[in-house]
Amino acid sequence: MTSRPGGSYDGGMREPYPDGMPEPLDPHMFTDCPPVSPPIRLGGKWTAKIIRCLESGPRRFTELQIPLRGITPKVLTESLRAMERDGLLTRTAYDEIPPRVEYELTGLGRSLLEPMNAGCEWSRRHLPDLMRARDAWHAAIP
Amino acid sequence: MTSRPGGSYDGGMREPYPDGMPEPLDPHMFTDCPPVSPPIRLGGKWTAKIIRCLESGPRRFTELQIPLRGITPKVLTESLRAMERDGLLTRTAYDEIPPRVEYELTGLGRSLLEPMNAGCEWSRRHLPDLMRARDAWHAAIP
DNA sequence: CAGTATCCGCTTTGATACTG
DNA sequence: CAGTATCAAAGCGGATACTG
Repeated sequence: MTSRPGGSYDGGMREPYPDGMPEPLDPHMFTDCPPVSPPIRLGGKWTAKIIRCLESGPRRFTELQIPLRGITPKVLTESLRAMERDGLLTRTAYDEIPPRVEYELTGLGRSLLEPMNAGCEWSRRHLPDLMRARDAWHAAIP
Repeated sequence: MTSRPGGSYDGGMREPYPDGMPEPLDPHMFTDCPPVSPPIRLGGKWTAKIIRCLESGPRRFTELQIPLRGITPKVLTESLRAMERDGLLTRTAYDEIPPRVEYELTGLGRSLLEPMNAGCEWSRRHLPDLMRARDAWHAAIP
C-alpha cells in the first residue's frame, strides 16, 4: 500500500535550496497549512502557492522562484502561462535590458483567496484530528 | 505547451459507461462544478467525489462505483483506504454471504463539505469569467 | 533576466483477470 | 459482493543546458 490519494503528487519535491538567501515573499502559503494529507489543492502543484506569492502585489519571475523553493523555470513558466490563460493573473513585459516581466493577480485570481482561506481555516481547525487519525492508524497496523 | 497545471490530472477520465443504469447517488458533485480548469481539488482525484457520494448517508462499495463513473475497484479501494486512514470515513464489514461493506463519513469527513462548498460557490460565481478568459485566450492565440 | 528546448522518471491511474 | 494481483500507460513535474 504505497499510494496515498490524500497527498501524493508532491513525490518529487526538492528541498535542497541555497539557504541564506532572502525571501522577498511571505512563505506562509496556503499549501503550507496542512503538513499531513493536504485537504484542498488548487489546480496544479504550484497554483495556490503562486497566488499566495502574488497576494501582496506584483512580482517578477525571479522573485517568484525564491519562495517557491527551487521550482524550475520550465514549470514556473507553464504554471504562469496556464494561470494567465485562465485569467487569474496578468503578465506585463517591460521592454528594457535586462528584460523585466511582472506578474500580478487579477480580480478573478484574487477572488480565489476566499475559498483558499476556507480550506486553510479547515486545516487549522482539524489538523489535530488528522494527526490523531494518522497515529491511530499506525498504531493499529504497524 | 501540453501541460496545464490548471486542470490536467483528469486526463484519463473515462466517459464510456453503460448508461440506462440507475444512479443511486446524486451526480451533482463538487468537482462537476467547474467544467474548465478545476479551481479547487481535494486530495486525490476521487476524494472530493467520494465525499459527495457519501454526503446523504452510508454507501456500499458497488454503490459508489456507479456515480463514480467506472472507477476501477483498485483505485476505489486505494482511495477509500486512504480516506479511512485519514479519519474521513469509516469502513464497516458485515459478516454475511455475499459480503456487505458500508462506507460512511465521519464528522471530520463531513466537515470538509464546508470548504468544498466554498470552492463550489466560487465556481458558480466565476465560471462565466473563466469561460470568457479562455475564449479571449483562444481568440488571441489560435 | 526571463525564459526555451530536451530528455527523463517516479507517481498516479487505468485495464484486465482472478479470488474468498 | 468486495475486493486483490499484475500489467501497462499516461501524467506531471524535474534536471540540465542553452538563448535573446
